[in-house]
Amino acid sequence: MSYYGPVSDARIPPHPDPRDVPLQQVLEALVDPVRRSILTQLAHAADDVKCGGFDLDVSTSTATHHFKVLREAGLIRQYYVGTSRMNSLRGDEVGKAFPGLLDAIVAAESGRRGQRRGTSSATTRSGRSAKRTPSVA
Amino acid sequence: MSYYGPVSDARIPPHPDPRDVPLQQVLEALVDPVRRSILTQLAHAADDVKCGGFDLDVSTSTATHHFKVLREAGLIRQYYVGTSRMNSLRGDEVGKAFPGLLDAIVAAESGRRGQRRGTSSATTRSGRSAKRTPSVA
DNA sequence: ACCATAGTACGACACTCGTCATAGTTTGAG
DNA sequence: CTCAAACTATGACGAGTGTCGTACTATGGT
Repeated sequence: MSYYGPVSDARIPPHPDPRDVPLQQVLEALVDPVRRSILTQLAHAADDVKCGGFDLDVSTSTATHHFKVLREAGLIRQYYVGTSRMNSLRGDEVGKAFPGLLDAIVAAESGRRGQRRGTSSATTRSGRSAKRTPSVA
Repeated sequence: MSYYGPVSDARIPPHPDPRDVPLQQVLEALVDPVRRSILTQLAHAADDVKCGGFDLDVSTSTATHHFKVLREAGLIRQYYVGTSRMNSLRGDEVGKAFPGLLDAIVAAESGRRGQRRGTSSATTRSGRSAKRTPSVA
């Protein structure tokens, strides 16, 4: 199977096989803009990226939550390097379980050749709850 | 552009061009199991299907809501024939706006070649709110 | 005309989920 | 040993949405 980082780390929760993850769960993971941002950044990165290395507009704890959702959906693999948690896209494995799905998402996210009007990439449509900038405090 | 049914019907709300629909909105439409069921049934049907012709486990009013979401996401086209509202999959147009996306979903929904264990197709994972069988009344 | 058929619209309700703040844990360096 | 860095876990809160029932509208047939 060949792992990347340390073969076994007590801090690392188990990673499911993407083929065992229901489509429903994968789509629920993909529907959040922040999580899709993580995936596309990962897809475009040359190397694996540590949790703190992403450009995300949410707090650290929220980011942790999103990483967990992605990991449990079988979309990313995580392993520790020192105190940093590294993330890698499980592109190949996901591709075998859901052919074309992840590619289509990533391509649509960063490209939109079919698009007509704005290429603004302002994907922040609803996002469930905004709560952005809670009027100071 | 060649329409299918009656060229103009006051009862029919406007259909957006799939290329103008944000990816976010499309994914929000695709994440619901009932809506995906509509799409796959439509993908496998030989002809267009009327709203009442689908096998769905929700009430009529709820189904109406789902059809609306799909239409506004540019995924289906609706037109009246008598009192029946017909539905057709906008496969080609969606394919141009989001290459491979719809195909991947439909394929994963009805097939799962990559799958290992259960082919149970019990896609009903969370579904947001169940409320099924409200303990009588 | 009258009524059945086929859907839509509206309002209410419950439940899920994204968000943050705070506290806790583990590793690595000094 | 102590402290900083990097995350994770928990609890609370608010917003969005899937669900239903009921009321309403519009064809089509008798």
